[in-house]
Amino acid sequence: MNPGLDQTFAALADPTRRAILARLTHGEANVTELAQPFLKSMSLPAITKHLKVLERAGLIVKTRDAQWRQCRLNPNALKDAAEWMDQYRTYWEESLDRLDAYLKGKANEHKK
Amino acid sequence: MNPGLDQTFAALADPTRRAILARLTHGEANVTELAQPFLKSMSLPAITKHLKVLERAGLIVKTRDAQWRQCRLNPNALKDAAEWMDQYRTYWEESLDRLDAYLKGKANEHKK
DNA sequence: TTCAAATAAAACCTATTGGTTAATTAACCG
DNA sequence: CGGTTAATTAACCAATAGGTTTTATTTGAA
Repeated sequence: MNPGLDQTFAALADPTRRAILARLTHGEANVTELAQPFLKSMSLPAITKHLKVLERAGLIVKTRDAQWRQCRLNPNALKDAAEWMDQYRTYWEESLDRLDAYLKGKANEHKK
Repeated sequence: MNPGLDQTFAALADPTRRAILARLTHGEANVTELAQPFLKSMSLPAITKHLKVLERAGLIVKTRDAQWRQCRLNPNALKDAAEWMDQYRTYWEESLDRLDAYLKGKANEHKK
């Protein structure tokens, strides 16, 4: 059906990986730079693996620059996931409408 | 940081679970009804497990009705996930702008 | 050409996931 | 009560995920 979404959502389900994505909104970075905030709590190979997950999900792209790999955000996959969720946007908005209506009902009750 | 997102995205990373959510946009359903389209390819307990994942992620709620469990969408979790992704919306829109600019550049080259 | 740095790959371990079948619980109905 | 239906729980299994440490590869620089 939509196999790409499997990998994208799975990649987003990890806080380390979401933090890496957040970091990349501030600009490109290589592996060591990306790893630096996490090295107190995990090893460099762990970060390499996380980056591979993000890459296979299409969330980042890596370009080679001598012995450094520059990583940058690839918004396509995020866009696809967001579009899938947009299917439900009306649903939760309508749900808020119902809450709104409910609260207005309460307010009217109170006036009586 | 935002532990709920872990469970939400993990729950969305499975096509069976996404299909169940899609089904629930058409209205409440009990477990047997939800399971019915999948019973060719997996067992009822498998569906029970998927529903538990969705429930713990806050994506659905189950209410008890005699021996039936009615399930319905709970848009809160989806909303949280969508709001997290909205952080990136400007990023991919700007990326499309860049593509747009690039294509306009190409067009101008062509005119010369 | 040798050294050090950046990164990846390999081998391994444990916990979790997604599935199974079989047994159990809970509720209604004759 | 006894049977049937709805759903969960239990026990199990194979595959994957997320981490480790150790080894290898690639590249720039002395």
